[in-house]
Amino acid sequence: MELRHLRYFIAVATAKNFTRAAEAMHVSQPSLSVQIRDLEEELGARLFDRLGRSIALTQAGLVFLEHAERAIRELERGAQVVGEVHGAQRGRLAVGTLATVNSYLIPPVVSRFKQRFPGVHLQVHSQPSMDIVDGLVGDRLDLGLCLLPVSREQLTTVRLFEERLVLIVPKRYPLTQSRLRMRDLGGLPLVLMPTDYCLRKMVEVECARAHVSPHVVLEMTSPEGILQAVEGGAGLSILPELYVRCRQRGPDVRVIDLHEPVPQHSVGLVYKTNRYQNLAAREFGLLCRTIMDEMPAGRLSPGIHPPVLKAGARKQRAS
Amino acid sequence: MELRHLRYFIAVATAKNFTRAAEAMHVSQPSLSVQIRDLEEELGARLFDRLGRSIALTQAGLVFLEHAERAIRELERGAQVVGEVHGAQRGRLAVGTLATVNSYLIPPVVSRFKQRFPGVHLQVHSQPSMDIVDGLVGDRLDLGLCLLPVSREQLTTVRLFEERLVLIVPKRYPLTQSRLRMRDLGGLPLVLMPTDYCLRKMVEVECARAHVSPHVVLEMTSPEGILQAVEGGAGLSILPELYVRCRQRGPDVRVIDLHEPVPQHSVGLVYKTNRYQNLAAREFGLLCRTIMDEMPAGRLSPGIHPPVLKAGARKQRAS
DNA sequence: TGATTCCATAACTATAACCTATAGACAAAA
DNA sequence: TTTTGTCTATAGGTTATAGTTATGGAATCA
Repeated sequence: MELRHLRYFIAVATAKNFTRAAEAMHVSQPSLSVQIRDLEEELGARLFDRLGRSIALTQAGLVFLEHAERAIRELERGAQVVGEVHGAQRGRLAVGTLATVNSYLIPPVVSRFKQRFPGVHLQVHSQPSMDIVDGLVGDRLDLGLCLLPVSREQLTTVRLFEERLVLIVPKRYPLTQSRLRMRDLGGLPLVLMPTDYCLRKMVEVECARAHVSPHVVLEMTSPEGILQAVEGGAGLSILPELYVRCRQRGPDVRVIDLHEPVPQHSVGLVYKTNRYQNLAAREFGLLCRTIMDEMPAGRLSPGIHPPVLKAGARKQRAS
Repeated sequence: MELRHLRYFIAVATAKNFTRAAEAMHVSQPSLSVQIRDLEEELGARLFDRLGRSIALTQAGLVFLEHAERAIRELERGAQVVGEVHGAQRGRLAVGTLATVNSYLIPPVVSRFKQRFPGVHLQVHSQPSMDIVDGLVGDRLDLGLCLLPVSREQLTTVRLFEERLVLIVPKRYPLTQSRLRMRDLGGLPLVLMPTDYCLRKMVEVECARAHVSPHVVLEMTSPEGILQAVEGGAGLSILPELYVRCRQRGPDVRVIDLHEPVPQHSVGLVYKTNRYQNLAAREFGLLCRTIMDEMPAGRLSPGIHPPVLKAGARKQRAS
């Protein structure tokens, strides 16, 4: 049995006439007759009584018609729902982001996204890079926003923009200049994330390059907590400039640019290479770039680079 | 889209592997791959993520799977129900019978039938031949038991047996012999059915052949009423022998055989020529013949003929 | 790195759905 | 009754397509 049989059968049952049903189905009448006969043979029962001029459903035909129509409706509905999921009127999108990125980039992106895809169930998880990568590999996340590079093979990355790091000092800390060379960090009391965090590794790499070793006096996992600790005089810290500057209000701290070299790292979109991204996922990525483009340049220090990538970099075949 | 696509899709979703799904479907792997690709193209969305070694359903695939499985189940159920209707585990069977036939033939037939087809909704209408014929033509009845011949063109008849008529007289009526010649009916006070009834016409034809005219003193439509009227002394009557003899108990009357000639008529099965008879209908007809065969010959007078037809006479093509 | 597993693609084959033409059945009209 | 019109069924040829085998390439595993 094939859907063709059902479609023809329903057409005949509706038209109560083979010839007109054949016209409606855009096939010849003999074609349709044969298909109905085959269906009847497969079911082992006559579906129509062929009276001379008109035809009528048998009891078997009558009950089968109900089921055939339900099956067809079920598939139409299925195709519709697939279209909706693909066109992202529905579905789920789980995104993992770093806490820092989460607080300056994600809010406007989410706002715009929900406007465009109100039916999509969006989940944003703020978590360390490692967990994001694991989440992507384990199919718990559809999309990630991480520090680059990401090591895993199964994942594809798309660089979005550079994140520059700045030094955060308490308001009354005896450091008056507006910029500081990396090598001058030596000996300063720092509040950083634990060593397994990307941001911490990043800082250590930059310090090593400047031939100084960071003097860590406190470790905290959340950038929010670090900021407040700095405000409370626990020490200085190094955080992404965008994160610090884009905060509407917050701890009362001073920002000192770092240079020689300017410590910065790439932030990018990460997703599983072989996994098909539906419209919602692709749009989320695009929105991240768009929002970064629209970030008021005036609020950024001169060293900041605007987003790097312009065009899409989809590896998936267009469907 | 065809059911093939759904079946293959479900197989792949179940096996999570194209190669093994192809084996399960008894087709080559490329065949199956192409069909899945075509389905994906028609739906406009990827259904599977092809990871290196294994595969996984996409969101779209997941939601489509539900609908596809429901559709398939719906059709399996439909085929099953058709089988039941055809095999007559279910369905309706409306039979029209003459009142006389109804009282001696139908009870055992119905009893046997309900045993064999407990799920079939059986309707037995006791009505005059004319109404049975109209009911068959108008599709209100599936099967009829009538006096033959039946004139209508759209109907096919199958003769079942001969019904012999006998004279019924009150116990104390001054007629002592056990048989009476037709020509001796002249002048006897008769209780018969109205002139539009087959049995009445039958009697009149037989009387005319014997060159006597019936002296009708009372007309009643039901054979039951006629018997009681005879018992009450309203007159004599002519009724089918089987009907009179097969009554378990009833009015206290005497039966006198008629001869020269023996008045008898054929009773047969009638159905609409073009209408497909399902198993229940065919079995009902067969049961009528079987029951007649089993009728205790000892209780019948010598003139009675056993059922005429032995083999089935189906005009419909076997399905 | 090589072996293995697995899906996609290409080129060919075979099945079967399709067409046209025509026969046969029935109902209405002549 | 015969004719005509209107149906569905059947026959034979054509074409579309699901099927095949052979092969390539990507990813995993030893």
